[in-house]
Amino acid sequence: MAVATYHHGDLANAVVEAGLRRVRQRGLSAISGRELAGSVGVTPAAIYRHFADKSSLRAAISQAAREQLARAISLPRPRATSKQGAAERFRQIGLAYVEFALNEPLIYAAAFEICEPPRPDNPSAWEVLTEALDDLVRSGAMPASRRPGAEMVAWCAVHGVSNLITAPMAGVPAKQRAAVIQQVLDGVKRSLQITP
Amino acid sequence: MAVATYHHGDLANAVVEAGLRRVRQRGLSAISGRELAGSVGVTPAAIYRHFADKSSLRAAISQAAREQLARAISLPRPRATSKQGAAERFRQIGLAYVEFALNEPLIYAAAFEICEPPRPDNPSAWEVLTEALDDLVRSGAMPASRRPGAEMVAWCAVHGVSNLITAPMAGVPAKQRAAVIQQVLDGVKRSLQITP
DNA sequence: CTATGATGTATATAGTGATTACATTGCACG
DNA sequence: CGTGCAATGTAATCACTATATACATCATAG
Repeated sequence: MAVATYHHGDLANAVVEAGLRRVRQRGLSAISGRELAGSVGVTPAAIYRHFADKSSLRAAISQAAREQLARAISLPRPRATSKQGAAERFRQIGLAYVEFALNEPLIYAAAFEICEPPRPDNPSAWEVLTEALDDLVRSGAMPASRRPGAEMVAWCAVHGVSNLITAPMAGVPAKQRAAVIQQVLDGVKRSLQITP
Repeated sequence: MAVATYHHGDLANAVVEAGLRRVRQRGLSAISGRELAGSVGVTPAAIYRHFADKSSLRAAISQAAREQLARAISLPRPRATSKQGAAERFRQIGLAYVEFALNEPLIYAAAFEICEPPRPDNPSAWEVLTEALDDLVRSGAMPASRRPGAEMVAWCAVHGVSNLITAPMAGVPAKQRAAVIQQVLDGVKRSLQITP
């Protein structure tokens, strides 16, 4: 067992990870700096050597949540060249996105909860989607005329269904979820004229 | 000028309205019971005669935000019977939804921010959409085969684009916004096979 | 008119974010 | 090797918040 050292060594990361664990259970808005500090074995004030503000601590946790989401949707890595392969990978990305939202609703919510930082974020999730769409066009599964702005069309549909299914407002019974998801994904396919 | 009365008379509503004004400026997470009480001219503890919890106060404000959204999208009231009329009204509802999110981003966010209440909400916004879709089928602008689940397809797209455009993550330059919105709405039309 | 429940006040407690002054450490540089 | 200095952690403190309890005031039904 390591002896208790005065300096922690990697407080910033440790705090963010502990924060993610907390978010998974209670949500981003329930985070307390003191509690986080305690769970890492450090004094509350120590956090403020690494984060200027509580809001920037929350922003860092939100960023980490976005990275988890990006990792979840980029899991089926191999890029495809065939028509069916490209269409299939595109479908898998969409499904992985929705599944992540369903499995980790609080982390998914935290990823989009921060409205404070001024500079627009450029997450790697976007690149995953861009690659998949490029492959669709390159393999001939989607007409190039539909390519511009296709990221937004796809992301809006997937993000919308994830958000509404996750939110309490939706009121979608669990039994109908799969059908709704399927329908929205089919809508994207039809809208982008993807022919597998 | 009314004399200062010991009893306020309509504290619950007054607090929720003051809360909405605050949300419009700083967001739902920034509301403080004390400040709200002060702005209504009442003692902090008085609020808890009307709301069991702070979270239920927040839930009430979120509910009020949802009602504002529902009112905003149901403004173009006259239901249409002609093909073009039904298609046009459907388009206006979608545009009104996105415009509300753009004009009142913090109120829009507050409407979907509450994940606590267990019972699923059944907002009137859903009924507005249902009516518009029924009119589309009745007037022959949309095949009945596409009707089941059409609310979800439409709402997911519109909600998704609103959410992403409003969020900082999107990084969509203001210049491209209109094009993106148009594209998503066209996608819905194509997906539901609406022929104006 | 009056008693009784609804509503608001006064007061207190525990937990929060944040600041300040000080302690400890490890690392760059002589 | 020191050794001094910046980085990092601690201790103590402040103002503020949510919430609970006990008490004051009112409005109204009987």
